[in-house]
Amino acid sequence: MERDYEHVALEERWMKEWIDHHYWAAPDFPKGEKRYTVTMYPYPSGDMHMGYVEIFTIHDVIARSFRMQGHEVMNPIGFDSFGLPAENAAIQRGLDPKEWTYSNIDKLYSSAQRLGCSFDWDRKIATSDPEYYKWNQWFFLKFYERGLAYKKAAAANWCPNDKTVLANEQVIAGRCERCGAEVTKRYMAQWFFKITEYADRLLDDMALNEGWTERLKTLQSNWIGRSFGAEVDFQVEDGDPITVYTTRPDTLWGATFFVMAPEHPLAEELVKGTDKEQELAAFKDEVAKLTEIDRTSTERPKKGMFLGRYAINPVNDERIQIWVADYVLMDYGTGAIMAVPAHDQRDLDFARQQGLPVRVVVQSPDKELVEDTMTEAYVGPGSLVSSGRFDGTSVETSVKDVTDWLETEGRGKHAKNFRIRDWLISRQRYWGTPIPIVFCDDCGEVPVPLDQLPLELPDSASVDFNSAEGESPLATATDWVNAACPNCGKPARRETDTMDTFVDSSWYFHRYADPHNDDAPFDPAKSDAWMPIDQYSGGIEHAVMHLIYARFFQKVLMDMGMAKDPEPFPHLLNQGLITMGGKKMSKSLGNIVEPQEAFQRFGADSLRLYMLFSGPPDANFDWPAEGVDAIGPVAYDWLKRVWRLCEENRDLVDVGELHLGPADEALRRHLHRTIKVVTQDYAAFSFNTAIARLHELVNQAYRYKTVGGGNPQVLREVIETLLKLLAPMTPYLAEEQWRRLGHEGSIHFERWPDFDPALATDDEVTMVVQVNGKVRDTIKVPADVTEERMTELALASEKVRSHLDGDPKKVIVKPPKLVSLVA
RNA sequence: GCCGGGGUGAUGGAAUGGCAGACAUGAUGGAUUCAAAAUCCAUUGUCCGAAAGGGCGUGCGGGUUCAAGUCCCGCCCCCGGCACCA
Repeated sequence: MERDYEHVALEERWMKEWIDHHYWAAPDFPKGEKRYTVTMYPYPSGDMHMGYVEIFTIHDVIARSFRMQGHEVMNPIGFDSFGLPAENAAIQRGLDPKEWTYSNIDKLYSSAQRLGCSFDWDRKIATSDPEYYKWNQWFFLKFYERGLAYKKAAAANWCPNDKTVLANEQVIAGRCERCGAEVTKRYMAQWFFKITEYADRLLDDMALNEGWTERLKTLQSNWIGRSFGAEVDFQVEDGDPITVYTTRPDTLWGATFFVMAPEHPLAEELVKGTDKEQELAAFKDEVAKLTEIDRTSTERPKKGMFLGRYAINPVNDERIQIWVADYVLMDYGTGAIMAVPAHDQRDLDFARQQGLPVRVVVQSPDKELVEDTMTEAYVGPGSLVSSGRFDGTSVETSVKDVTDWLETEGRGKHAKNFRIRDWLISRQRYWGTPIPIVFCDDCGEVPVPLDQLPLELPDSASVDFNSAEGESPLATATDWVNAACPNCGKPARRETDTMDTFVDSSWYFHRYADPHNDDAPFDPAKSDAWMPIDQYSGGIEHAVMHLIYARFFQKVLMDMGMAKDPEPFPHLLNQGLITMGGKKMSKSLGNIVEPQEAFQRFGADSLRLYMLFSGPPDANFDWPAEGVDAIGPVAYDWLKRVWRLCEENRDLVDVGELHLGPADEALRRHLHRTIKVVTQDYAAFSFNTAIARLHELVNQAYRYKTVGGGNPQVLREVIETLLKLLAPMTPYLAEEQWRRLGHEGSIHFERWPDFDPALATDDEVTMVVQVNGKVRDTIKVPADVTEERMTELALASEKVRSHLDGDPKKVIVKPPKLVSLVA
């Protein structure tokens, strides 16, 4: 009995079956070969959008194909449910952040289910559950014990719009990563995690991540920003020594002045009691007023002032002026530099502007450098001049040699520096994990004892979300803030800042292995059974934030004996971005394609297939202007064609004896070749070409009858195999047709089809004959043709002969496909 | 400026140094239909040619090779990251 492709009814039916019977539940300890697949858990900002559809679809296809290929798969999902949007909904619309968050979570779970995602619904987590964030607090206390969590008063990035501080990673080109507001600096006491202590390991262990793209490795390397050089001590005339960091110790003899960051505490000390004291104070004010964008702009002319004091260059005892200038940053290196204008563009610009001396100490082999007129600093190779005992040595060797010499003289040492800063985790927000610290007048900073966790958030009704500038809304929950000191019992105050939500996401993939544990964040035995993540997928926007924090956590877990792998996700897939008209889809721009509409009109299978066929998973995709309609001709119409193929041929009766004619042979050969290449395509995540091959298979199956075919056994083999190859991409249609073929079990637990190597190889191939690199003829030859026979056939071709003048000068034969002749 | 990725028909996109444009959409013509939809067939890089056939063609300019979208050198443009990091 033939039936129409009623996509909505059948998809909803199978969705229910899969969920009700826990199809995708993973055991705590895998028996066979495991595959732990994780997609970066989403933030519950509303209902599902196309970005999630793409990420979930690609990820789901991978998980499903692993399952069919005989692996034991754990494919969990959860929510990164703390964060600013929930709190903003509270401020702007008076909603309870908790209610807002959890209603979004419900919507997203049902949309993900509707999309056909094969997540393990029994392992769901939400980071805003006290059962989860309890362990954020536990980790904080463990970090604190290990000296990896500390509080420090420091100039922090302040977003005036979100009214909270930001980690360096959350400042993009001087603007807030979330809202785009210009970031300013604010001097505040904040909690930090000591990620810098792990900087070397974070950089070096990247080599273990064999499944990472160059792009991602570069992004992280840039971020960590390790450089090697030397620390050199300069004596202040009538004062103490100051250390500078330089990557070019070989240019020490060209240091003609000395510069400190305006905020450098020593600057103030050096002018104390002199007539420069006022001037410096004014200068510092001026610099402080600049936003991050202005301060770091290379366009803006540099500003500086001479402090009236001198330093002694340790290599030649020269007396050089000490300046402060805004181009020297307090938080890199030592906050002070030796200025070598001849060989550093910034120093040269400043020297020319202030009329400071320039001295060439590396002479270019190509063009003589002239100190008085040069406008571009020379940073290339060359040999040292005016550098005392090092005159004539090359830059290449002298960086090391000079530093070695400084060390023996006791004036400096080898050193390295990082761009990465410690991770600022304090946020002046309500909807996050409370930091478990109490401040007591007598005992000072006291950690909340482990047995008092979780330290739960107060009810949002007791919080005033319009708290004072720079203060967490939690500070307004008086009953909550006032607590007894865990140490002495006297009245004390709780820390009111909450943690950056990147803390939550730094270890959630361990929790999945043991999501209901009340005694520990997770049982390492369970986590070890699944870790590391075999396939991690998510957006490239997390390249430096989440991915670096989680790697840091992993290393600390390892040091704590809670994890065995140095790297948590050696294989990572970054899906491309979905845009429309070149812009991110957004309601305000009106360039949105609603998944719900696609489910109704074409079905989840069509939507999935459309996304997969649009290009490689890691490529960006600009959705066509026609919106949802685009799915129709490309995906839905073809699925109807598949559906019809199944329906029209299902009831054919098996004629018994297998007798194969040429049409049958041809179709079977095509089928087995398809299995072979599609399997390869799946392994390479090349789903768009896999679909193309399945298009061809379906075309051949339709053509089959018109070329004398019709063997029911062959057709059944083709259809069943087609459904299996399609099952990870369009799980609903595959399941429906599989069952309609009379199978009791689910297609999703079927074994991936094997191909017959004899059938998957062509017995006849097309040989190409080139003359002087141009194709002049194509000839069908047996696959096992000899080189001699190929040459013979090529030279016998009239088309070939007409382009040859006599015998060819040279013959190149690549069996079985190519003969190349040179006339 | 430095680092990474990319530039192929009308469109999305295929091509271990070996027939560029697989597959699909769109378009054009045809079959079917009272008509439409759906379906099926054919054509579809470009130029010359009635055809057979031939020339040109993967951002630009060179090179290596029997053979280059692919490798090398020099550019241009687009996307992403980092950037007064000493």
